[in-house]
Amino acid sequence: MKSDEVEIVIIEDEEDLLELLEYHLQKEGYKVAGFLSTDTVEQFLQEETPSLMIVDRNLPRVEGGKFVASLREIGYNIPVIFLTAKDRDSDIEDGFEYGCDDYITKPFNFKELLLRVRAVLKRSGVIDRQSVIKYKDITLDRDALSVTIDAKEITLSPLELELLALFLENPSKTILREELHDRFWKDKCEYPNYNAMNVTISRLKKKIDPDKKHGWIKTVWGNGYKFE
Amino acid sequence: MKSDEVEIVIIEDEEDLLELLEYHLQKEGYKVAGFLSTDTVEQFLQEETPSLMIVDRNLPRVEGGKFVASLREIGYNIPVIFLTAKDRDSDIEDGFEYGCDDYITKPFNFKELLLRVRAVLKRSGVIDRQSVIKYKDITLDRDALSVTIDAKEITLSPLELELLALFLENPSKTILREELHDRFWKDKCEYPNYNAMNVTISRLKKKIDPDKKHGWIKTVWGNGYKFE
DNA sequence: AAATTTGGTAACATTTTGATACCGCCCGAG
DNA sequence: CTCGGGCGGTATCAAAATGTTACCAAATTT
Repeated sequence: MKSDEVEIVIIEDEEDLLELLEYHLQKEGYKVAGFLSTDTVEQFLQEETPSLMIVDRNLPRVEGGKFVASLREIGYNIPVIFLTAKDRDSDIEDGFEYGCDDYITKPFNFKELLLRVRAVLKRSGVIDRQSVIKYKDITLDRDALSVTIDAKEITLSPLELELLALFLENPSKTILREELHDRFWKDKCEYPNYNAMNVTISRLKKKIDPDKKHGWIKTVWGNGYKFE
Repeated sequence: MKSDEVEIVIIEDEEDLLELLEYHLQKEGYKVAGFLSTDTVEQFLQEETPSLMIVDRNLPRVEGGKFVASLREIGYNIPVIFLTAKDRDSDIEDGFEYGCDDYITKPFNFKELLLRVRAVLKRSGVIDRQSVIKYKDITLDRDALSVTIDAKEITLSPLELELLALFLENPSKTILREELHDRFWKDKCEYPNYNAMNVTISRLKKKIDPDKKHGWIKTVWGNGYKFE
């Protein structure tokens, strides 16, 4: 399942935060339904079957945890991530009691939230990020860390694998060297140094196409690389 | 929306960097309003409604993140890209908290910044620039960085590609030699020298129309070139 | 400790770009 | 009309920029 088919419900009474959450999750490619209160959520759930709910524990009238508990009672076992206020750590214990799958304390950053969203989705069997990518004769399996080309299995290192995955996900789009560097090397180096990238790309090219007969990874001179 | 109607606000206290940012964004055709501090920005926002703000996180008095947060509070949901210092990685997380749309760590290169600017504008629904430009049998794809003529893909150098893009965006408009020079060669040479241009145009002509049967690029004698 | 992965160095290859030089065409002066 | 000077076109070469890869070392994993 692609992530743009994954629907997430958010229930959060602070309008700004709700919007922010919607925005960031949408940016990641999720379909999002936001609610300011629990009022119309049940109705919504009769029509749609989202993959995850993000619920503020501390909602104005109906308390978030109780709302989820009531859903569980009528048979809804949708995964839930609770948002809780920092100071009330009793929330956390309660939260798990009510059957949440994860919780995150405010204030939180979105990177962390996204990580948890991904983790919960994975746990609940919704494959959020395609773990198997196919393109022509290439099959890449992120979980098994294996790549099959022309029915032959080849071994890639983790870095090479992620690199290839990026290419497979963006066929015939030129990926700029800057972009690649940002994605894989930026946190490691003070100043951009494209050497590591050159070397890694070179190795990847050699591994997936040793005889250069396919020419999968094309160099876009002065710009980057393109897979096709 | 064409990019010359897209306005971008920059808040950056280092004057040199501000100028550089202004320069590069203007060169790309954006309308730019630069500020050295947040002081008069709010006032400005009452008169204009820019499409994007680029804000240094680390401003002297009012901290960039807080400034954006305060804007958000009074209902401004303008997209923001933060500039952050490399070593303060906590910035990044906080940045997302304040509701930024993207961040870029210094030092960055302008290609990268432009990429992000374009991405954010696209995400926020401001269509900045068509990614595929077509004119008769010529198709230029800015994502793939490829040019197809009569269903055949041809390879252009970066300079040639930009040049062709300019022509395709302004069909039947005469582009003065001075204008061309300004756009592509100004930063490289002390004094105008149209030789490089002649050579490059010549090469481009040859690449896109080796048999001279189309005559796409016409010379407007004594003035410049026209594409049709 | 051994094996694997990743990065640095440097030599090499390729591609782009600009300078020079020369050719040829437009256009106006005569 | 035509001739010549200026402007633009382009082949060729040289320089600069960019990309590749072998080899070794450091870092990481097992």
